[in-house]
Amino acid sequence: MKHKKLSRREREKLRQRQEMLAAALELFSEKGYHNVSMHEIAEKAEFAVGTLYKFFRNKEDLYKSLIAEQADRFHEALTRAIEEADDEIEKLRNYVKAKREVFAANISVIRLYFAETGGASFSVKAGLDKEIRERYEQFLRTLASVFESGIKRKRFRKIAEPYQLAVALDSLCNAFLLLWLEAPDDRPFPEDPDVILNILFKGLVDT
Amino acid sequence: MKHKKLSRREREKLRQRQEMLAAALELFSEKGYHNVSMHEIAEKAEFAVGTLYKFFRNKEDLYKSLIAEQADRFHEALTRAIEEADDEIEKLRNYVKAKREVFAANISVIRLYFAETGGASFSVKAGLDKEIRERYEQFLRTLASVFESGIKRKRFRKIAEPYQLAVALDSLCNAFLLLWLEAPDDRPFPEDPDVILNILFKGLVDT
Amino acid sequence: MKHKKLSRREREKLRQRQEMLAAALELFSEKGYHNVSMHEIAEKAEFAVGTLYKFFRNKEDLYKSLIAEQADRFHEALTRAIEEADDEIEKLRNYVKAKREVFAANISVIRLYFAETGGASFSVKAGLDKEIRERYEQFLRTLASVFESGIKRKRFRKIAEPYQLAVALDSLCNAFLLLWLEAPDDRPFPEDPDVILNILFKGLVDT
Amino acid sequence: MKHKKLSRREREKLRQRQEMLAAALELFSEKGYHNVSMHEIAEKAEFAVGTLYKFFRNKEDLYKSLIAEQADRFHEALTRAIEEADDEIEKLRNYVKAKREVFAANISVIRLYFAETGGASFSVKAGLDKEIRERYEQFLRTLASVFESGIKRKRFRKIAEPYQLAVALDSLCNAFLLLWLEAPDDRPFPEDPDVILNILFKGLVDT
DNA sequence: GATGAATGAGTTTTCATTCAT
DNA sequence: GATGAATGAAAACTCATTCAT
Repeated sequence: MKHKKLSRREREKLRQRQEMLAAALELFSEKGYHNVSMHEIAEKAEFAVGTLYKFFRNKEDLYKSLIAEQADRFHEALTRAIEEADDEIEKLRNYVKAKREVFAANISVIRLYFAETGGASFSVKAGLDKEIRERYEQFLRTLASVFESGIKRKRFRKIAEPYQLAVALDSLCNAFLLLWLEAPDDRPFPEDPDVILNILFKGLVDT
Repeated sequence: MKHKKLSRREREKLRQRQEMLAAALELFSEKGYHNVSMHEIAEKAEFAVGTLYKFFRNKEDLYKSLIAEQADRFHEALTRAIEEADDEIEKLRNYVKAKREVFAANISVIRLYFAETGGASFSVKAGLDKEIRERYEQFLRTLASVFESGIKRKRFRKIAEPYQLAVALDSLCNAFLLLWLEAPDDRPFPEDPDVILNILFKGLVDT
Repeated sequence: MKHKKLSRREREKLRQRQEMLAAALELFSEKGYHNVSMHEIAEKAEFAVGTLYKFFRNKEDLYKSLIAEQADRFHEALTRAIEEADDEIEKLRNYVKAKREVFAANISVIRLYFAETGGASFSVKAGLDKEIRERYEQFLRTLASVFESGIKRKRFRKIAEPYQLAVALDSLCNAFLLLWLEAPDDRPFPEDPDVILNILFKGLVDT
Repeated sequence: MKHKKLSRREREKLRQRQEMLAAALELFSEKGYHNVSMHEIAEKAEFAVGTLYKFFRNKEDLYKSLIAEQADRFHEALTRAIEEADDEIEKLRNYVKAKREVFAANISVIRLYFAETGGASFSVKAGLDKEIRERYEQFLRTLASVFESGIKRKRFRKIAEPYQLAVALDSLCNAFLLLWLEAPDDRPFPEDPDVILNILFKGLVDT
């Protein structure tokens, strides 16, 4: 939050950087990291390759920056969604809704993001994603705190540790949303966020 | 199941193929498809590149064969685990146990497998994974049938469609197991499969 | 003929291109298309392979460009030779002289050119030479028109169709010149172009 | 002419050799020397590659043998055609007829042959064709002797040296026949061998 | 003697990166 | 400070040749 006083120079720089990242994003999510060349990105962004290298140390750095930026956007949106409600249940409902919207509006990035944070963490050079994973962890802890508070306030039964519940909800969302993204026609995504939440909320067996 | 009488020649062939796949697996899961060269694989497998190409039409074919073979192994093991029990709950418990074992014994493949079936479907040539996805779908339907039968027999409350429950359980397992695999020390994986199942079984809120 | 105002850049480009083609020509005519590698050409031309590919899409394109360029040069020179004289006989004499000069000054290209337009049309990818053949045809028609006009003006007896006479003269020239080029010491090429022309002009038998 | 007493063993060998050459011929003339692999030849000939190498030192040797064999066949046929007639003019007529037949029946080989003896002598390794060229020379001298005798016997006017006349006739035949072979529909080859001979026999200008 | 599996040098082509202008 | 021409390492893949069976 320190982007206060940027000289015209700096603002211009930032804008150029954004244009480069935008071009890269489009190409990467369309063709995958290894099938996109720096020249392609430069051309799409309407800069010279040399200029690209003024902004990013190398291709990997560009990719990393891109993913990090997007991840931040997503986590910010999701964190906001959680913070916007007071009630724990409403927070979770907001979160599922926000996640659905994020997925729908960013299908291609999401794929890229999953290639990175999902199992395919090796897809580019190993270790590339340390920073990303940390932010993801951080977000999971935010989500966990909702469960924690809910449990403390007796609104939730403690069927598992808060962090585990956060992992559970997040993975359920990802699974259902990816399912939907892959075949939006066959399995229309339920408008109702409760389809996902109910799996957590209601028990499969009587207790 | 027609691998009855293999000539010495054929057995030798098969062994070589396995060695090649093993070398490829190790390298792919360590560095990712695009960061491994055919020469590297050949060297690790202690064959000449030319020999590699006698067994696999090209790099993609080698990769596909590798993934398909492993995926089959996994799905077979999981299907067996489900079939071995009679009771629906026991079936699910068996499934979680088997999945934990499969993950633990095949960390590196699992990563590769996720790169394939997970979001990064574009990572190699699009469509490469059609077959794999179909087998996955098929397995999910098998898992769904357990929920269906459980619901019919009133052992489970119908908190969601059987297929959705299958997706849910599978994704919960994946999430928890990957979490564990990534940092086995910090978050030791619970011996008890019920940690995962409880999230499905017990409701978060009273109903 | 629009090569008027070439920027320094463009002139430089053209010079580089010529150097590449010159290196390629030397190697191709010495060892044949298939026995020359792009690396060899690049090295001889003192460029990096990558630079070669900036100028020519691929090896075939480089080869094609080379042949086309040379063929054009030759046909232009020969057409000019024909046009420079008024009298039909003088035109033919000029043509033979010009052809002798062209052959003498371009032995190596000539070999390459023959591999292309001669029988070995399959030597590179089939159809590669369509354009070249067409230009050759066109030139033959120009030569034929000399015979046609000569016959019309009763300077020549019509011992065959004009086009056939053109083919005949051309093949006689090629045969004699190649003979000479292959063993210039044994069979010194006659200074007098009439040695070839006489075979056409004079009859072997009285008529 | 020393193939008198061949043991069964030797005859068998010879037959195998012929089969290999036949397979190679078909492939070479269809696709060109460099686009045919030894495996392809072996497969077509229904032998193992190793066996191919028992008969020919290497690919080049196989090719050379093939061309030499075919060249011999052709030159023998043409020499026979010349010897069969008594009269010089009839000898030449016979020669043209025979050459036409040889071309028509062996289009593909002819192409291969021309790639070798024509300008493209470099097409395989340089110098490959020394032997072939000598046989060609020898044949030209045979043809020259016809002109020589014709001149001596006053049947022909001496419009050029006999050897030159041989070169001339041969090149005329080649040119017209190749023309025909390339587009047999457009330019049907004249049944009458005199179309070619007349160019030599009759003078273009009155003398 | 025949076989064909195994070899690995060699080929074309791409592309991340540098640096003179 | 931006440019994009030039670079050359590295990749996928082929195929002539050998040699153990």
